[in-house]
Amino acid sequence: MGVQERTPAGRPRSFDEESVLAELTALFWRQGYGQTSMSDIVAASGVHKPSLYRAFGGKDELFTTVLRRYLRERMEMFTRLIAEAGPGVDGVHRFLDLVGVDAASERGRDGCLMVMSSNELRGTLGDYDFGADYRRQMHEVLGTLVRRTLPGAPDDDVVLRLRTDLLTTHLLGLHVVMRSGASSEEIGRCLAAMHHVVDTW
Amino acid sequence: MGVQERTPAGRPRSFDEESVLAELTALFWRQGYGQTSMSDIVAASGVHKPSLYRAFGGKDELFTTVLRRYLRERMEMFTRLIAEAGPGVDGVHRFLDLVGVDAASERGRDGCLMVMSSNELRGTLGDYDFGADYRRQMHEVLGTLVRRTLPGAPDDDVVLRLRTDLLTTHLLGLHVVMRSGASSEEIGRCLAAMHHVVDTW
DNA sequence: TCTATTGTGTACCGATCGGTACCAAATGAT
DNA sequence: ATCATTTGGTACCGATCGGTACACAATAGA
Repeated sequence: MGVQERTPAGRPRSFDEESVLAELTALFWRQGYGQTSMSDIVAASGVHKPSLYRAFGGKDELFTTVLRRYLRERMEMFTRLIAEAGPGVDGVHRFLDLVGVDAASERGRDGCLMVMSSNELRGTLGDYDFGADYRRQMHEVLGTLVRRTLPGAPDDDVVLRLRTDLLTTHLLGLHVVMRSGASSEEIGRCLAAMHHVVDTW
Repeated sequence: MGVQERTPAGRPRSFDEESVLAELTALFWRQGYGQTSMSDIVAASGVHKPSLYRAFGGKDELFTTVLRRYLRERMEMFTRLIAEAGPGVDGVHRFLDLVGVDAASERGRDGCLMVMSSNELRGTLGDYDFGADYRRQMHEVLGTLVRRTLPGAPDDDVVLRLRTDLLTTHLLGLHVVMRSGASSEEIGRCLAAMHHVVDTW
């Protein structure tokens, strides 16, 4: 039952799968799936093609792996931001401020890989419906934030659902704005608009 | 000064530019730029490659033409919806209902070509920054709708700007939802969330 | 009818695409 | 030392990509 792995037979890998996936996530995030060729992938990872195919399968399987990993990390990030933001309506304001910090970062200018891919590849990537997956998970995690704005209300309260739907859709729109070359000022205005709504909660 | 055009010399075109552009707009809208090959374009338009290149230039120039045409038509559509919706806060509610009708249509399920392209191709399509262009025009046209919810306010009223920013971002997010395979019920919930905010105006 | 001009359509181009065959290199097991 | 097994790296595959050369057809003007 030990976590100790037996050293596998054969020549050992000369690269770390996890760090290669991280590198390729950044690459796909910058360029999108269609604009990224296997040559780009080889250059960015430093791993030659046959090794990539052996380790990750074809381009689509590799990208699916990247997407799942990205989705997991992104949800962990939002969970972290929500925890950091704290409870109540003020927590939502703080959450929006934290989202603004992320949006202003270099990575933020690339928007969201799930939004990009959902727009570019709906239905063309095996049987993984990442569009639906992403919407569901975003709605769920944002629900935990919004729920704390009406502490007495039941979990299926209609106002809670409306607020969560609004915040989810707004964040999706913000990701579009973030990727389309918007200035910090424009991004700030998107967030200010949401702050203004949250003031009425 | 007549609009009557002289018949040009040489063999006449066997296709109508406008209807070909309409056909190709639908094609790019369904598949996106990267997932659409020149072979697809030839098949969808019924026009052979050299004629396409003669009439529209290369793939990127053709797509730019399609994009500009799409943007113009889309803004005309929104202008029409806004006129149909009528004045006041009720007008915004009616506008959202009309957007819902469009979202439920077959074309609606494809989202918005400008949002798709802005995500897929930022900066790679000549010098036309369609991301910024789209955001600016959407904001302007939605501004005419929102302005009528505060008849006494000056055009640069801060609340008007916040409401317009909110509605613009929300619509961008809705277009992402529309393309990602969302059900009519999910789309309806996005719109209900916005209705709920407009109720507080 | 003859020429200039423009569009059509076949057949093709080099480049790049995603993917792989093959062999040398490196390890564990015996 | 030898073998089985896995990876690294070169060199290559057929297919498809966007784009075009060229001959032929169709029109206007003379």
